[in-house]
Amino acid sequence: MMEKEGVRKGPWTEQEDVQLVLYVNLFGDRRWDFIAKVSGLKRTGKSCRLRWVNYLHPGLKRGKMTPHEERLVLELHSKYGNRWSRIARKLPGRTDNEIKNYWRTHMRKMAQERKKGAASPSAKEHSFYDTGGMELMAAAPGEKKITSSKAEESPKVYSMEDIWEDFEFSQENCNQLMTCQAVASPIWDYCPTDHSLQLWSMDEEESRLPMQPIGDDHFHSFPYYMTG
DNA sequence: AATGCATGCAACCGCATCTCC
DNA sequence: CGGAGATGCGGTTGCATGCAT
Repeated sequence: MMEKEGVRKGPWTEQEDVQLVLYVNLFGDRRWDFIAKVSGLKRTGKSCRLRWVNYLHPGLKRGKMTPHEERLVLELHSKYGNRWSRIARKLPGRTDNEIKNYWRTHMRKMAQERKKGAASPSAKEHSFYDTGGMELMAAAPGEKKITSSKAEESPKVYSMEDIWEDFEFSQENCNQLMTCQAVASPIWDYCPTDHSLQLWSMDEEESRLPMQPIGDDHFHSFPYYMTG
């Protein structure tokens, strides 16, 4: 394969980022091996892709998950299980990696709190991290990595309709707040190209709602979720 | 102020899936 | 149709930073 000598690993430098962004602008964000080669970066195509998707992509939001996003993640995880990319598609500007990390952290916290308050021995000792998700069994044909085949039983706490309503509500507020631009990283200062959020992929469900770009801080402006 | 521990995040790895010839 | 290479995904690891002692 292309695992050559002198392949760089580890953290990316700003110089590398600039280089990568330039070449992605030039050739698009599909041909990663090609980009890795022609850019002169001593990185694998895989590494380039990952860096782009998780850090350099212009649509990325950065910073803390908002309460709304957190709730959405929880809900979607109960639906999809550990299918992070799928969940990420519902959260514009968030990456599968980010969500995965968030989930782990979240579960760790939960576990700890459970232990603390675990005077109640009835609480079953099973992993939150691998809840499976209600939709693993109901995945559409062609869907990837369907690992479980549990029968359909859905003690659903929260309907997707509710979630979407919430989300739309947020969007409205968001729009009022300003013309939001989700700036990915300072690297974009180097690039005049007009990248925008429509790069974010949508699937059937998403196409139901008029998704707008979401700015970084907008959800923070809605304390309505903090009520808990 | 120094040290150890916890947390968050970026990046790597291996495998699955897709695409092209 | 089958194989090879490319891409995508999920799990895991390692490092940097923050916090507690």
